[in-house]
Amino acid sequence: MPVAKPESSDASRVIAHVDMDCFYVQVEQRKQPNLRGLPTAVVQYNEWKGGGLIAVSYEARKYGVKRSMRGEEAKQVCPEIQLVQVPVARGKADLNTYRTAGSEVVSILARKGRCERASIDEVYLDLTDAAEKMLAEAPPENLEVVNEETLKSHILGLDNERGFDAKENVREWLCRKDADRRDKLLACGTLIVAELRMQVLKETEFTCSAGIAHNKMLAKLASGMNKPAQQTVVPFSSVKGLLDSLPIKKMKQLGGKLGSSLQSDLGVSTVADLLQFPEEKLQERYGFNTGTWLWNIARGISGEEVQGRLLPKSHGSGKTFPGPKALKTIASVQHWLNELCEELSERLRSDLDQNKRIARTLTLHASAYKSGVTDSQKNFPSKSCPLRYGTAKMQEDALNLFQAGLREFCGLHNTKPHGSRNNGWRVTGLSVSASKIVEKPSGTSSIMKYFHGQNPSSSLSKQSQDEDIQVPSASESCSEMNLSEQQMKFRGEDSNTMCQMPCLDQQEHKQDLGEDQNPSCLSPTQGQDDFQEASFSTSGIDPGTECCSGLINQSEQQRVFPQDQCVVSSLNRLEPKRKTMNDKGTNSILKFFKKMDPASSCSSNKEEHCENLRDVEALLSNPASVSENGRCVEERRERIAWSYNVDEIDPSVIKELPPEIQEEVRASFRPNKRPNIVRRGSSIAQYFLPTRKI
DNA sequence: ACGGTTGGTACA
DNA sequence: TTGTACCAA
Repeated sequence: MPVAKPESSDASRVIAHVDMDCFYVQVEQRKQPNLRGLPTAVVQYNEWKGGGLIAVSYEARKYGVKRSMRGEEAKQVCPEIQLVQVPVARGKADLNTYRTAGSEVVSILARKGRCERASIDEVYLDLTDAAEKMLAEAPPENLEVVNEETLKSHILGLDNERGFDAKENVREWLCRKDADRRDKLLACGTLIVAELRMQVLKETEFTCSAGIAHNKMLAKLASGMNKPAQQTVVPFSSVKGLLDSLPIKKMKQLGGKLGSSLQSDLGVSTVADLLQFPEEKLQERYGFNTGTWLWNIARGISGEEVQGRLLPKSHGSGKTFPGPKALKTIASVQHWLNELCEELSERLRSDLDQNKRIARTLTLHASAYKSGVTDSQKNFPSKSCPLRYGTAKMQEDALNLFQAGLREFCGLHNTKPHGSRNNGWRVTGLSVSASKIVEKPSGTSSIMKYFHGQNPSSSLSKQSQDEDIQVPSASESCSEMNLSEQQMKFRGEDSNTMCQMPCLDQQEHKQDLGEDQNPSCLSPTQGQDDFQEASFSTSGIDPGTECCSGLINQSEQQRVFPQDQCVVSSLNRLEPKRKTMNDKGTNSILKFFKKMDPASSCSSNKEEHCENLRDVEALLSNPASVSENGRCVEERRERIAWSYNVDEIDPSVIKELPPEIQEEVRASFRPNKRPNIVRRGSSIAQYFLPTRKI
């Protein structure tokens, strides 16, 4: 096993997590500035009990309004609440405005270091290099003035009781000459993040909160501690104090079943409780990787890298059909699949145009139940096939995938699917997604064309042909941009040809689609009621505060962190004196915010602001340019800044990078996850167990 | 038979 | 590789 390099330990890194405050609300408030400062919520579809809340402003939260309340409920609790509806397109929630707004933010946050888009409104930043550079060239200790926003930071473990002047304490902490180098690096990170957040505010009008720490887990934890529009720092020496009293369920990835299991099976209710368990025990119970991961996070260790990915890895479009809205006919399913595919296709087209990326797999997920059969809800299998570009093709493929799934589903319940009249199945959810997104190949030639025409797309259509050909040439439509190289190379290549094989038998539906070039033109005879009922049902999304990395991938080899480096040992003298500070009214960011508010009459600023606003809205108002503009910004940033993806980068390219960046690539620091082949309790497992004793 | 939609990851 | 399960918000 590789021995860890000390430099690569967590404590030498500067990681930030940035979290937009009730993002969807902010987006809507920017669009309607009169809503600023008012209790506001974004509601998804409105027909049933006022719709479901997916984002709630902090003003509204004071009244007890919560996400996942219905609109009517919210009105009861807070009669003056302003409810803004999510835009609807094709009978479902359309989140593109939020995606675009998210891209705006990412493009700013990626300026100072490697940036990972963790969700529509959250990013991680690796500011190690920038912090080191600052420390070397312009360390905080030399600063005469520290900007207000930075002084507003919350430093965990900093004793603010003594001196009354919290800001002065922060300033002292930031500028300490005799501070630990790790703290100095964090101090630099604190300055950088404050600056970035102010830039975000200035350029987008959005506030965000941030956490600055030595790894992703701690940064994420910290970013949620002081909201909105504030930032929180976790010095190395405060880690234990932070984690000790922390309920286990607050940890990312432990909010679900694993966390519950820890609680009920091991009696672990706080992170500190987890410390008693030897790694072996945890591995025994939860598997090698998860066990190691748990052991580490209990000690504040998480070697997860910031991924350097500014774009999503998949696109999806889905909708649920709850209760009486459940779909009962193939025709209604087809209708909705057509809608979903249309949206997905549009987004894929944008991704292709703006980012030159191609998705290779189409997956259909459905949920269904069979009337009379309990617990059949979950058994509808998901199906995937090679993704063919072109709306009509995706619609055709999606329907085929659905039919294949339906056959299995019905088989599972001893029924024959048969055509459109169904025997009891009800579809309560549909979603199509596109994954395995790769950059458009640059070196390929047009050999592919050779295979063109082999496509058994007997089921016609001008459309399919158009779309086929469009794939390569569509990139022309990308506005500005300097993509020429790749673009040129790709021209003439037909990415579709690789994906042309029919995924599933289409015997039953060829006909349907044959003359139906209008996707939503469903035979009006059947299923009509279905989508009438359903056509205005809810859908939408969460403003999300974050999401992203999946379970347990963070697992990390303990050897990377020799025990004497573990926070548990270095911090065990520290009292848990975590404090929450809410001087929210005095935030410099909030002040800035206030100035912009049309309600508060600050004219010069206001005008400048409105101008800004108009620009943005001008962009947004042209649907065709919406994503394009947003994405182009992103694209530009992507070239300029730091957004390489370590995993996907060509190894030969790495050598071209500056040494300090190369070091980022440090393959040697990849957490040593091991494939989970070995069964629990296997003696072979013992062989691999770490030698650490507890 | 309402928390929805989107997106991520791990594992068999 | 595909499909399932889980997680976050």
